[in-house]
This record gives sequence, C-alpha cells and structure tokens, in this order.
Amino acid sequence: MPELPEVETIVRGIRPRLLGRRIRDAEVRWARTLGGLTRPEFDRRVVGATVAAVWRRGKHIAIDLERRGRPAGCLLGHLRMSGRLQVEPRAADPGPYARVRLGLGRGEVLTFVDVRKFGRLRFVADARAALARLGPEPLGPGFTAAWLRRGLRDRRRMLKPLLLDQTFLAGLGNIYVDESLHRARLHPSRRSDSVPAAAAERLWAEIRAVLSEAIEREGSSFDTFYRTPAGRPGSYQASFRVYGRDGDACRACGATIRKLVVGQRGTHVCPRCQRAPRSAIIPAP
DNA sequence: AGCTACTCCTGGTAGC
DNA sequence: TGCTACCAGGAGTAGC
Repeated sequence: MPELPEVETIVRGIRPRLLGRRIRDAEVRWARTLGGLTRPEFDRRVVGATVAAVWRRGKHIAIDLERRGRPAGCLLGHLRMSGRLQVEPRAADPGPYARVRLGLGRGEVLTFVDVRKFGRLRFVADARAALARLGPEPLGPGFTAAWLRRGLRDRRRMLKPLLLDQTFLAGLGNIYVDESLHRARLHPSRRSDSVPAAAAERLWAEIRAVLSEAIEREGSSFDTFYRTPAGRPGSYQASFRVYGRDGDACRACGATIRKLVVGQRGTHVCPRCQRAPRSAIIPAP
C-alpha cells in the first residue's frame, strides 16, 4: 500500500513532468474519486489552471494550481490502498481502473488509476487547511526524539494504532509501522506510556531509518498495485524484516515470525525480539 | 480518552 | 473446473 516512501517516490517522479503544465480537460470515470465536488464544479476549478508546485505531506500528494500567476487552489490526491498517479500518453489504453484523466497537452494525460476506488483526487481551495490535522513529518524537523518520547508518554494507546494515526504522525502505514517496531524491538500492542525513554529514542531513529532506506529503494512492491512513475517495482520489500514474513526466521534472532491482529490490522512480530512486560501489553479482545 | 465495529470496493484465494 | 464466501486494507464515523 502506498505509504510515505511510495508517495515520495511518485511525487519526485511526476513533479518534473507536471510543473508548468496547463490542465486542458478533465475526464471523470468514477465521480466519487472527486470526494464530493460535482463534475461541473471540479471542471470549473481545475480546467485551465497551471501546475505551480507538486509536493507531499504524509501520504497526500498536493498539486498546487495557479491562474494568471496567482494561486488557484490545489489538487489533493490520496492513493489509499490501490491508487496510482501517472503521466502517460493520451493514446495509451487507460485500462478499466482509470478513474480520472486530466489532459496536459502535448498528447499527455495525468491518470488517476485505482482498482479499489478508495483513493481520492480532490480539489481544495486551501491545501494547508485541508492538511492541518496531520501530525509532524517523520523526516522533518518537527519530529524529534524528545517529541516522540513525550508523545508516547502522554497517551495510553497501543503503539501500533498510535503510529498509524495520521493526526499523531503523518505518513506511516501498516508495513513501515511493523518494520519500525521490530527494529526498535517494541511490541505493537504495548501501551505507549510504558515505553522507556531509551526505547522511544530507538523507535524515533528506526522510523527515520526505515523510511529513508525505503525512499532510497523507491518504496516496496509485493503485488501489482505499486509501481514507480518509471513503471518499475520498488525494491524495499527485499529488506523487510517482518512484514509478510510470518513463518520465516527472524533475521535478527532466528525465531519464527508470527502474524497477529492488533487494532484490527494484520501485524507481524518476532516473538523473541519484541517482548514486553505482561502488564504493558494491551490484551486482544 | 481510547477502544471496537462498520463503511467503502475489488481481486484474490480458501474451501468445497 | 467452477462456484461461493470471505478477506485485506487507510481513514472516517458512530457508539460505547
């Protein structure tokens, strides 16, 4: 599923192909992808505008628009589970899962492809306001070891659901949470306020390391959904230590990786590396 | 405050 | 082989 590293890879790939381009037309094949705006309203806001900037915040893709050199709102994309955003020749067969296509001139289109229809490509007048509820960027200056230590201490939630909560920290999903927790040797069901300072600091460092390495590898591909803008699979899946490895040996200690459910989410742990005091584990229902 | 359950969707797969 | 039933999975919302 596209998480921060995959979204970052996509943004880096499409940015040079979108900057300065004018949106000539919009073809909407699945209206819900627009997230509420009617097609005529979406058309009115988007067609004729020029792309001024392309950036990422958490798992969101922001495409700033302008008209006559003045800011004119933003296309805010979220790929959810199966979304893809790609610049391609208009003549290319969009396939059955293309939900929105935006004409860019020069025979090119920006296509939002999404098998499961959970993704969104919304027009918003003010992107910063739309993203205001998100927590800090894990690779940005606002995410410090001290901030995380305090954030864990001040809540009484299971670590995994807390790290998945985008209003706490923006950009982590199921894969990179499991990987980060394993590398920090912390159990996903552990109560956040039971984590000692040293372990919180470890978690901070591992979250940043996992995300940085995954960006270097252009994200993770293990099904047909995620591809880089160049059409290649990412390669970080080869570095997974726990995700999708249930039944295999832990690369750190040799114990068998287990799959369990934490907060209704499939979760991968090494039962030896990720132990915690019984009192600190929030029991499954 | 923080949990579970439910919703949105479809392709893939387990089970028969 | 062909069928059905169920599941995964981000995020929002409702209810406890």
